[in-house]
Amino acid sequence: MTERTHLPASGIAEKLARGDVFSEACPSRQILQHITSRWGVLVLVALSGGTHRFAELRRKVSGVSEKMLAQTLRALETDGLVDRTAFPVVPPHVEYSLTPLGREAAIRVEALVDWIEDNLDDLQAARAEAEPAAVL
Amino acid sequence: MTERTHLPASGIAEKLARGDVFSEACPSRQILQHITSRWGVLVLVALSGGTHRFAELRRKVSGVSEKMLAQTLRALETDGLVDRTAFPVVPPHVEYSLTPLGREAAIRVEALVDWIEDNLDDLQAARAEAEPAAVL
DNA sequence: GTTCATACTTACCTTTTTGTAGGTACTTTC
DNA sequence: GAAAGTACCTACAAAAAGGTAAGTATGAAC
Repeated sequence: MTERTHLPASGIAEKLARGDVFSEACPSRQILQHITSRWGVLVLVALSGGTHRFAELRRKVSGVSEKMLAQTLRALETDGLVDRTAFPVVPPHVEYSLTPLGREAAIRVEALVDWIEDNLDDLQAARAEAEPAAVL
Repeated sequence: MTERTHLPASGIAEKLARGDVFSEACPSRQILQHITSRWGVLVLVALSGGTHRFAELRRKVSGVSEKMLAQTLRALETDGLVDRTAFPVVPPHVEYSLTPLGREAAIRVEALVDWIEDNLDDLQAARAEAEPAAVL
């Protein structure tokens, strides 16, 4: 009954510990949610195209508000995926980029996004058909 | 100023149309959100392990309520990613599986999830460090 | 004939997320 | 000296997501 989530028992186990998103209590769930959040995905993809300033990101990720962009960036920074570099000048100049860990994550996220973009037509066609189903 | 989102102009363009998640109006945004939704990710990964019944999914995806599981499955079915097969028996018997399109999507989602699970320790370590940063 | 089981749906309520509008600090431009 | 520009933060309000508990249908088991 006792499910292992991410509780290293001792010694070697600590180094081999692996997350399990199916477990509610596993911290991987939270990281997954940050990465797959509405704006998190788009920010990661945008940053995988290179360093961006705050205002640049806002323009690129159409529809995001300042508040949500700031919040998303902070979450990704806290997870160690995004690097924030502030230059002490006026007006303020801040650059955002991916950390090595962030680049790894972004590769996977981009693969998904690219697939969706490439298969949009199929996806939309499937949606049109899928509606009047239900055998029972 | 006029950004192309997913508005096929004519002829060949229709076949070459490609989504752009950075555009607010592009329908790829919605599909992306279904796939990367809190429970959508987990359902796709679960189903990539094979056909499941409703109750099986509920048990596997710990923490999901009946309502959300049903809602998530319906959204994925509508997008043409999940296939629902209902057998007209009593008590009801319904099987969920991935469509070919769903399998493609699930591969990408799983890649991300696996990466997170594999690198949980690094991610958590990075989080611990990333807090007292800020150069300015 | 009451209970049980499955796969849901629905109503109602709470929590979380997101948006809006305004403010801040400081310097350069007009 | 008023306005503009950057990168935010904060309070408030609205919208969306999520949870809980109950109900539905049907036939088989008791």
